[in-house]
Amino acid sequence: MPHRDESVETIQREMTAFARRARASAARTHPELSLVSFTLLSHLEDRQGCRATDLAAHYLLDKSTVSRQVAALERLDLVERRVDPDDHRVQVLHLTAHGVATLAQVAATRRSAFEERLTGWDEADLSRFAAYLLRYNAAAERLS
Amino acid sequence: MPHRDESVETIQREMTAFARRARASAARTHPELSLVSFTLLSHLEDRQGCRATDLAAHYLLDKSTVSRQVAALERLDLVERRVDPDDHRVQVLHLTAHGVATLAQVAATRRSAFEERLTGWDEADLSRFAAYLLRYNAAAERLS
DNA sequence: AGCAAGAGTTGTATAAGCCAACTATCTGTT
DNA sequence: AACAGATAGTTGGCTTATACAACTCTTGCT
Repeated sequence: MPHRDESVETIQREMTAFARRARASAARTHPELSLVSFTLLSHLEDRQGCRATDLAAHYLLDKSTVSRQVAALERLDLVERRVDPDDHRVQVLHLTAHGVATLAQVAATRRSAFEERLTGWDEADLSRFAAYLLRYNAAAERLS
Repeated sequence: MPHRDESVETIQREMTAFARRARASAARTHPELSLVSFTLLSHLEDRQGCRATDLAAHYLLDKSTVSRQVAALERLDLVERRVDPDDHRVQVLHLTAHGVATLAQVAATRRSAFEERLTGWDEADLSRFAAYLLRYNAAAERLS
């Protein structure tokens, strides 16, 4: 059993390596939808619509970045804006039908890439790995 | 115990969330050394020197990108090049003394951020988590 | 009425990345 | 020995993602 520090070191290195590669491989497998766009669309689906400001806060992005990303997604007919009738400053963002379909398709491809990397893992290991990631990210979110 | 598909789904979602945040938070905590630069320097330390091509392959970067990154790191006196006497096409990259010191300092800050997120984990969980990440990344590398 | 705060957009600058074209070196085949 | 093809790295040109700052419009409070 490795010592605590070694494990922390490995976790740090491997998480970073993963982060480093994720964007590049996402760009390769899905030239039509960057990792950022994908996560924004996922968030919209998850929350059943939200404001640009919420996206910025959740992903630590500047609001101008989100504004431009959303504009691009709207141009691609993946997202639509609905002005909040109670507060005309606010635009609630929703997936379009096309957005839902595209997201589903990209998600499926991504899932199969993950599955490929996880072949040979038994169910117990998968569920423990998933649990560790959840635990880690929950702590990261709490501390950020 | 969750079903296999659920675990894969969770792993995908959580790894992606991590990747999405990593760059932003790295940029905030270490404006002096981007996540990319940091990982390149770490790799050099780890391997005790390597070629630009190896960096490109390992991180799925274009060789031109690595070339410019390395040039920048050299300008900052963090990295030096040594032409391979056996093959004059090759430049073996090494950390300079300043590079070693800078890396150590940034690594310490990063490590403490990771440790903060991993407080309360016992040693067995840490070492299992580390092993899972290694296994996952090895598969990702093999398949890319 | 007036003003501060919030939501979003736009101007500007920078960094990171890719592709393609190039040089220099090496290796294997004839 | 000579040439062809492969490999390492650099450079030019372009695109995209991002941040920061300045702006508009709306809202809510005094």
